Amino acid sequence: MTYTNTFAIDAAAPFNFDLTAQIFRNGDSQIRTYRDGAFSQVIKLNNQLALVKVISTGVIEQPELTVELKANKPVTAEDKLKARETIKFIFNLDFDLDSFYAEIKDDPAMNQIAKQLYGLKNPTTPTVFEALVDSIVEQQISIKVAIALEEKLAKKLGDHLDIDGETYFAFPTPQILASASVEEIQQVGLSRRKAEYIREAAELIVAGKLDLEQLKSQKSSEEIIRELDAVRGIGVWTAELTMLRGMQRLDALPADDFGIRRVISTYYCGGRPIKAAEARKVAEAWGLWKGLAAFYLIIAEVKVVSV
DNA sequence: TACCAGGTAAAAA
DNA sequence: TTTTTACATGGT
Repeated sequence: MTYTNTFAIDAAAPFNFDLTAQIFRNGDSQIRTYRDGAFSQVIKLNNQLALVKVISTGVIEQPELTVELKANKPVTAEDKLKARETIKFIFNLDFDLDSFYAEIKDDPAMNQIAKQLYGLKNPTTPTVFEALVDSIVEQQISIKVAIALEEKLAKKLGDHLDIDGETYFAFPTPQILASASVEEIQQVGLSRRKAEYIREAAELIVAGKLDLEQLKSQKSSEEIIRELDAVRGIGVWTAELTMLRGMQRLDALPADDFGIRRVISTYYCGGRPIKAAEARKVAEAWGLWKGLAAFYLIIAEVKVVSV
């Protein structure tokens, strides 16, 4: 028996759903993907997993999403609320992009890029933990390789939901990864050291020594970086990437990042190699939205936006 | 084939 | 204290 619920969600305008969801277009259909105008992935409700399909039923200046929620057990009112909050978080629906656009209007290059990517929001992982693990996986290796490993990790260790004759996988919880062996985690293709980092972080969370959701909602960006940096396997780069992708801290700029330095240089420094300090200097023009601006540059580079 | 790609901790100097 | 090295995989 499959239980289906459908409901609409409003978003702060402007919001271009299609442009935003496109970064998921090559995603694994059993985990998270955007295909034929529909975003789909399994999310965790209060007491079960559910498959969500999200489509746009609005326009950029008056956005609206329609969500179809499918589960194998009855969906409670609290479940629906949880699904709504999770989807709002994934697409940062409450965030007002105009505050960012106002800040960067005196930066000609960023202003031009923002016009061409008008309505683009920064997708976020459903939990901070997922962003943290992804960021550890992404240390040193290319983003394509990292995504392949992340998908293998979900398929090997994540909980699954069988629905409509298909199997979908959720991202492994801290509980699962803390009780897995280093060897099991390593088997997806990670180095032994990274497998140790991931397992140790999961153990800290299960033991209550590291509370990522509390960091997200209650600490300053500086405090978050300091606390995460103290965990083995997590440096400033990993902390900043986690904040940007899992905590909606749009001020976090992973300036040590090779790709971010490269793309900042492409648009601001003539393409020559630059150091983190120089990247941070350029980013001063972006106020509280340094990380969001870097995200815009990365998407602009992919789409070959010239200024 | 070899080398590179969105780092970090530990060893070596 | 600063510099070098090991780590693992997939794309080119």
